[in-house]
Amino acid sequence: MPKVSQSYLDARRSQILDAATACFAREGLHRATMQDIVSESGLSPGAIYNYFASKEQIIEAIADERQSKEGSLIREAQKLSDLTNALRRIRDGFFTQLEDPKERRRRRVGIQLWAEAQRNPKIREIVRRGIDGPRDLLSRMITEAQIRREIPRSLDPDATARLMIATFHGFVLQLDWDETVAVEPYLKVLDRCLERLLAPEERKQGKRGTRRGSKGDAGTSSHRVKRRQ
Amino acid sequence: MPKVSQSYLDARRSQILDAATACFAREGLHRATMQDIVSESGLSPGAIYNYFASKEQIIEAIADERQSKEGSLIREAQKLSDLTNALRRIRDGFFTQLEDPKERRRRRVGIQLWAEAQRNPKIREIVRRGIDGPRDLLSRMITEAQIRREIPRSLDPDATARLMIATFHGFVLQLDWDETVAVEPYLKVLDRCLERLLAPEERKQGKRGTRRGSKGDAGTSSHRVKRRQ
Amino acid sequence: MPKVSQSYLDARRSQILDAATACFAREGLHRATMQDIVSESGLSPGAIYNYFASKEQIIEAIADERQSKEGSLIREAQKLSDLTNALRRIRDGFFTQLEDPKERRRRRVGIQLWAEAQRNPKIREIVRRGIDGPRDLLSRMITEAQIRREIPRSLDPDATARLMIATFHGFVLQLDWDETVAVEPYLKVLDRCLERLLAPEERKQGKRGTRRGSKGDAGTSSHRVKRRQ
Amino acid sequence: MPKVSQSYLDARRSQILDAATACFAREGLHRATMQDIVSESGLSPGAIYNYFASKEQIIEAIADERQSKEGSLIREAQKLSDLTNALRRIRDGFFTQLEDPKERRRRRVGIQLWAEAQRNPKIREIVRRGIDGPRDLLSRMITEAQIRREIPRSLDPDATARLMIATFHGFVLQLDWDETVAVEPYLKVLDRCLERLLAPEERKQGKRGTRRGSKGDAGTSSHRVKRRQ
DNA sequence: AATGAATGAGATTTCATTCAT
DNA sequence: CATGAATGAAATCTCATTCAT
Repeated sequence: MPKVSQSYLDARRSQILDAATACFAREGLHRATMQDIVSESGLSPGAIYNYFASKEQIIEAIADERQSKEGSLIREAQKLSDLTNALRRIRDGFFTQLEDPKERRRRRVGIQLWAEAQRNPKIREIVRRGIDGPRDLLSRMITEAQIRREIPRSLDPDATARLMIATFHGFVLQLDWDETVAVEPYLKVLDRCLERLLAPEERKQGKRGTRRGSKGDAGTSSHRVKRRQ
Repeated sequence: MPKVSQSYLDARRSQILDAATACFAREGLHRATMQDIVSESGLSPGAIYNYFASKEQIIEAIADERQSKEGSLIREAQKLSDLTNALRRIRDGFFTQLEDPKERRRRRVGIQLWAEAQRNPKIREIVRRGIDGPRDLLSRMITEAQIRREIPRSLDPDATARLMIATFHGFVLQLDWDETVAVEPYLKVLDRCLERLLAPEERKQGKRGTRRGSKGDAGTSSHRVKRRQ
Repeated sequence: MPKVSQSYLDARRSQILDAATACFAREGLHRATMQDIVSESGLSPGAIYNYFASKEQIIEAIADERQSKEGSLIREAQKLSDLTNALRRIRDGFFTQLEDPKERRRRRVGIQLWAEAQRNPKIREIVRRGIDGPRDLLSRMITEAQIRREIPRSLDPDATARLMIATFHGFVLQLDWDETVAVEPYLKVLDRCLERLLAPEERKQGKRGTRRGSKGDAGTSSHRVKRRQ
Repeated sequence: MPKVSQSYLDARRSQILDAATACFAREGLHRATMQDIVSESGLSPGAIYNYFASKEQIIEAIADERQSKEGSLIREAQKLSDLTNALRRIRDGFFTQLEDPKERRRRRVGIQLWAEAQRNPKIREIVRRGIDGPRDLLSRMITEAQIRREIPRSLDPDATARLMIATFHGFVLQLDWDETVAVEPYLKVLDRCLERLLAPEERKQGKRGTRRGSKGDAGTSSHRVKRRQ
C-alpha cells in the first residue's frame, strides 16, 4: 500500500488514537496494553509503530488533542464583548459536551492524564499548557471586565479564574464516579454562584443605611474566617 | 514462631504504608514497584507480604486511611449548630491541611486513586465512600439549614454540596500542577462565593435593576474585608 | 513492465551493495537494518527486494565480491616465476590495499563475516572458499619452490601457507582495533621474518647445532610425516 | 532461597556465563536469544536478570573473563629471565589451550567479540585491553632482550610483538574455519620463524649482496610502497 | 516473622519481508 | 520495476509474587 494520500494517513492516525482512547478509558493508561490497542484498532503492531514511536507518544498525542480543543473553545469565547456572555459560552462549551458519551470517555482518560502528569514531564507540560493557557485567558478577561467596571475590582482575577476552572474539573470527577449525576442542577447552582460572585458591590446608603455598620456585619463572617488563620 | 507485640505489628504496617505512599507519590501507582517499596521501607519483600497480601491491598489500605480521615473531619463539623460555622470548619480542615507537605504527598496519591478508581472496583468503592459520604452529609446539612431558614430554599442541596466539593477537588488538582499556587487568595474568593450563594434571596418586587444591586448585599461586606489583601 | 538496460540493473545492484557495506561497517551485520540500507541507498524496500531476495543474500553478495577479488589477486601472482617475487606481489596486493579507507571499511565487514561464517553455512562456504583457495595456491607455490630448490624442503607447505595468511589476517584485526597503526613497520618485520624462514638452512655442524638443531630435526621429521596429508 | 553463600552466588553466575558461552558459540552473539540462555542454563529469565542487567552485560562479562585470563598468562611469562623461554611459555599457553574443546568454544565466541567490538564501545574497550596490554608486555620484553643483546636491535619491538600476536589470532581464525587443522605443524613453522627472526644478524661481509640481497630489496620495496602514501 | 533468590507470564518494541497500488 | 504502509513473529526485559531456609 504505497503512496497513499495524506488524508489516508490522517485517518489511520485517528483510527489509532480512537482505539487507544477507548482502551485507556476502559483499562486505564497502564493496564491497557499495546496489544489491546492493536486489537481495538484492527491494525498490526507494526502499523501502529509506523505512526507513533511508542505507547507514550500515543498518550501524548491524546493529551495534545484534548488540550488544543479546549484552548480553541476558550479563545472563541474571548472574542465576545462582555464577560457574562463569554462565561456563558465557555460554560456551555464545557458542560454540554459532558452529555456526549464520547466526550465522557475522553474525560475519563483526561483524569488519568492528570495522574500521569505527576510523573511524566511531557504529559505534565501538555496538561499544564491545557490549564494555564485557559486560566490566563480567563484571568485576563476578568481583569478587562473589571476595567470596564462590569464586575467588582476587589476580585482577584487569578483566584477567580481558578475557582471557575475548579468547579468544572471537580464536577468532571464527580461525573466520572457516578455517570448518572445530572448536569443541569449543578449548572444552575454554578450559574447562581458566579452571577452573585461577579455582581457589582452595593454602595447603598439607604436602608441598610449604616454603611459602615453593615460592613462590619456582613463582612464579618468572611472576615472572621480569615482571621483565625 | 516469633510472637511480637501488636504495637510492633502496627509500626511495621505504618512503615510499609508510609514507604508505599512515598513511592506512589514519587513514581505513580503503577510505576512504583514492590521493589521500590521494599527499598524505601527497608524491609524485605517477604516481610511486606506478611502484612499485605498484594500490592493492590497496600493501595487499598492507603485509600482507606485517607477516606476515613476525611470522613471524620466532616462528621465533626456536622455537630456544629449552624451551617456557616460548619462550612467554615470543614473548609479550614481541608484547605489548611494543604499547606502540609506530607498532606500534599497524600493528595498526589489521591489523584492517582481517582484514576485508579475507574478500573479497580475496590478502589472505586473506597473512593466513592470517601466522596459520597461527605456529600450526603453536606447535602443533609444544607437541607437542615434550609429548614432552619438559614439559607434559601431554592438551592438544590445535592448540587450545592457537589459544587462545594468540586471547588476543593479542583483546587487540589491545581496545587498538584503547580505547587507554588497560594491557598489564601483562592480561599478568599471561595468564601465570598459561598457567602453570596447562601445569602438570603432578596424578595424585592419591581425593578429588575435593583436585583443586581441587592445581590451585592452579602457580597459587599465580604468585599470590603478583602481590601487588606 | 518497464524494461531497462543491464547496465542500469548493475548500477542499482552496486548501489545497494555499497549502501549495505557502509551500513554493515557502521552498524554491524545484525544491527544494520534493511531500513538503514534503504535510507543509505536512497531506494525503497521494494526496490531492494527486486534485486536481492533477502538481507542474507545481500550479505552473501558482499562476501562473494570480496572473495573473488582476493582470489584473482593471488592467481595473478601465481603466474610469476619465482616464489620470492610472487610473495612480494601478494604481500603488496594485500597490505597496500589496507591504506585505502574504502578497503578498510570492507575489511571491517570482513571481520563480521568471519563471525557470521560460524553460523551461516552459506557464508561459511564463501569465506572458506576465499581462504582455502588462496591457501592451496600458496601451498602449491611453496611446494613448487621447494622442488625448484628455492626454499628448504623441510618446511611444511601447508603450515607455511597458513602462517603467511595468519600474519595478514591477524594484522587486519589489529588495524581494525586501532586505525592509526602503521603498516610499514609491520611489513618490515614480516618481510624479514619470511625472508629468513624461507632462507636455505645452514648445514653447519657444530656450535649452532646445539641450540635449536634438535628442534629443527624434529620439525623435519614431522614434515615428512605430514607429506602423506 | 534467601541468605545464600557467596559461593552459591558465584556458582550461579558461572552457570549463566557457561550457558551463555555455549549459546553464543552455537548460535552467535545476536542469534542466541535470552530464551536460549534460559533454556541452556536451566534458570528462569528473572533469575538471570538478577545476575546481569542485560544480555549485553553477559557478553561483557564473557569478554572480561577472557581478557583477564590471557592477561595473567602473559604476566606469568614475563617473569622468566630470557626472551626465548618466555616466548616459549606464552606460545605453549596459547596454543596448547587450543586443543581443548571448551577453549575452542570460547575462541569461537572470541571471534564474535572481535566483530562486536566494532560497534559496541564497551566490548571494544575490553577487547582492546585484552590485546594492547599483552602487546605492550611483549614489546617491552623484546626491548629488554635487545638491551641484553639477546636479539637484534634492528627489530622494531612493537611491530615484532604485533607479528607474534597476529600469528596467533590468524591461526585461531583458521581453526575456527576448519576444526581439523593440526596445531603442531603450524607451531613448528612458527617456532622456526620466530627463532630465525630473533636470531642474531649475520654480519658476514662479502656475500651479503648475493644471497638474500634481493630479498632485502624486497623489504625495501614495501617501504617504497609506503612512501607514496 | 524475616529473608531474598527464583519464578514466569506478559509487556513493549523491532524489523525482515510482502504486496496492493 | 518502484513504492512504502502493513505485517506479525519474535526478542528483550519487568515485576508481582512465592517459598525454602
